[in-house]
Parts: sequence; structure tokens; C-alpha cells
Amino acid sequence: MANKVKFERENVVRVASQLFWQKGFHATSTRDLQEAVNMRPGSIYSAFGSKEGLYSESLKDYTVQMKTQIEGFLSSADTLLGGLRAFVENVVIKTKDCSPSAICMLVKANSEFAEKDTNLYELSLDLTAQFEAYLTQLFTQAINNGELGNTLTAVEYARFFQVQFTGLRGYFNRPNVEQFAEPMINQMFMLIKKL
Amino acid sequence: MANKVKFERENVVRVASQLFWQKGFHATSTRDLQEAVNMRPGSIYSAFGSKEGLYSESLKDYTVQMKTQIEGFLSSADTLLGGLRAFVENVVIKTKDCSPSAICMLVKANSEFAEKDTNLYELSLDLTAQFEAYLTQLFTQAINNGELGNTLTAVEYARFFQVQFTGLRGYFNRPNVEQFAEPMINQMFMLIKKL
DNA sequence: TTTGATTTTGAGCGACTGTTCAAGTTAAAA
DNA sequence: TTTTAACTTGAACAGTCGCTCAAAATCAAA
Repeated sequence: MANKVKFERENVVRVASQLFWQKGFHATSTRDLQEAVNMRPGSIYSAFGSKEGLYSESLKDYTVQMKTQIEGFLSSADTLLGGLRAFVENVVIKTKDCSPSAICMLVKANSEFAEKDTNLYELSLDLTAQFEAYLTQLFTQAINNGELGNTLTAVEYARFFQVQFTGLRGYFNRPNVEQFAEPMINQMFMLIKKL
Repeated sequence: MANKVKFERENVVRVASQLFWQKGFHATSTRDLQEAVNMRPGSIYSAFGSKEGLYSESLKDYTVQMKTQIEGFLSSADTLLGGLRAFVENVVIKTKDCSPSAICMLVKANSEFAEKDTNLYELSLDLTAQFEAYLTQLFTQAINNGELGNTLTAVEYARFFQVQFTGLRGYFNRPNVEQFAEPMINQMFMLIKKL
């Protein structure tokens, strides 16, 4: 019966995600998106409902991608902290120049949607909370491992990590600071272990 | 000869600054601004040239205000670190509900203007660098005071402060985390002293 | 009081926004 | 091969955007 869709939803979302991540929601026009994903407005709207719908799916995909990336680094690292460290280094240093922004797309979203009662603001809160819960799981493991003491609870470690990571990524969202990245990441993980 | 301006430039910039800080540059329309500052488009454009011009002046004013605030806390504190701590507490805890955003307007700007060759992006870089230089001055004093050791240089302390402060403000830009603010600020200043 | 430089006003311009939908295209089912 | 439901296309809509400028209002100087 009938026709088949001609686009691959995953690819479209990923491309849209990059554009939204780079320019933000408001500064990205639907015509920018049409060109980037090579679809006409009718197709986009029948697939995603609205610009907001596409952004929503893009942001969700972003967090899935981020978790997948972390899982990757964890599985090829000896320790949990080692894996997290490789992830941080990858984000802050190695992919700096090919990434749409040094700043986490979730943080950008949380910063952009200041009006407290919008769908996208609530979505960004939800996904952020989910990510904190995910980090808390990881740090629970690290405590049980003996990689970390228990002067802090797992969720406190997770909060500390988020603050450090967000702060670092914000700091490195500017030119000519590359040489400080490695020492500051060293410092970050030294602090986590010494807490 | 002729007419006098009827608005107070300082007040207009301050009001515009609050609106831009809350909603961001792209999500703030010139009509929003007209209503907020109670001026007709012609007056705004003859005074500030463009939306970008008004934003530019607003962002500059924001950083002046921030430095003024720090100076205030420093002058009524026994130690330099005590003053900085009072400033951080004021921003993260006390003025949380009356501030347009928990996130620093400079950080929001740096996040919003990702396209590297725009005036506003460069302005945000400039002002951020100026602020780091200002913090470096303060930490130089703190080292000379003996409040801090010299395991880190002044500019390294300044970078650490920026990362912590930015990270904290990002973290507290969400509801239901108030109870963690004080312990996390304690942790931040404990770390600065122990570095 | 008159003059005239300066400021304020607001209707409105052209461009752009997110979105719609009738017409055209496609390919599985009959 | 014909039918038909699903998908794609892109012109176009109504609304908003940043901004302009001729006309009205203002007030110090003459």
C-alpha cells in the first residue's frame, strides 16, 4: 500500500541536531533546516509536526548519543574514572574543532529556554535530571569498586562532576585556551579522587 | 537650542539589559524592548543605532554592574576570599529569585553567539577576557596577602574560580536544588584554599 | 513671542518567520 | 495494468521581524 518514506529519520535528526546545537533554537530558521536535511517543509512537518517537534527529537537524540559515547569510553578503559576522563578529554580537547560548540547542547538549551513554562524548557530539565541520574549510577559503581571513597555520596559526586564538566566546557568555548585544557582536566580528576 | 532627551540612558540600558539577560538576544524582539523601556522605535534607533547596539551597551553595562557588586562585597569583608564568597552566595542564593537568570549574562552571550565572526561574539570574548583579568588582579592581591599560597599562579586561581562559578550557576539554573547551594559553595571555597 | 535645531512619534516598509495544503509523484496491492 | 493510499513538493499565507522617516512636538536661544 502506497509509498515509502525517502529519508532516514536518524540521519535527519542527527543533522538537525548539529545545526540546533551550533546556532540555538531561535537562531535556526526552518529554511536553514530544510537546506541542511534536504527536505521540503511539507515532509518535515508531516514527520515532526513543528520546528519545536524536530528540536525536541534532536535534543533527545543528543543525550542518547552522549550516553552512548560515555559507554564506549567506559568499555575500553580499565577503570570507571579512567573512562570518564577519556570522555572528558575527547569532548574538551579532541573533538573541539569538529563539534558545533564546546558547550553541551543540554546546557545551551537550559540557558536559552528561560521562560519557565515552555515545553522545551521542561524537556531540557527532564533530560538533565536523567543525565544526573545516569552519572549517579556510574559513581555508585565507582564507590562500590573502591575507585572512590565514600566521603561523598554518589549523587554528590555526580553533581560535582556536572559542575566541573559544565564549567570546563564553558571556559573552553573560546579561542586560544587549548594549552590549559589538559592541566585543568588533570586538576578536575585529582579533585574528584581527593574529595 | 532645541529639545532635550526625555529618557535617562542609564535606566533604559539597565531595563534592556534585564530583558536581554532573561530572554537572550534572538528571542527578544524590538517590540518587547519598546514596551520595556517605554520608547518608540525612532527614539531607540536614534539613541542606540540598532538592536545590536542596544544589546552591546547592555552587555557592557552588565559587566560594569557585576564588578561594582564585587567591589561592594570586597569593601565590607575582612578578607578578599570572604568578599568573593559573599558575592557568590549573593548571586547563587540570595538574588536567585529576583534575577533574570541564574546564568551569567556573559556566559549566555558566549553560548548564544556561536558564529565566530560576529560583533557580539567578539564583544562577549572581550568582556570575558577583561573579567578574567580583573579576577587575576584580585587573586594576585590574595596571594600577596597570604590568604592563598602560591602553588597556583593568580591567573590559574582566576581560571579555577571562573570554571567553578560558571559551573555552579549553570547547575542552579533549575528548580528544587536550593538546599545544595550552600554546601557546594563551601566546597568551592574549601577547594580554592586547599589547591 | 518667534525662531529653529533637536527629539519624539508611530504608521508602515520590505524581508523573513513558522506553517499549510492542493497538486504532483511514487510504489505496493488488486 | 490499474488502482489507491502514502509521501513529496513548493507556492503561498498570515504574522512578526528589525528598522525608517516624514510629520508633530518640544524647548533653549534670539
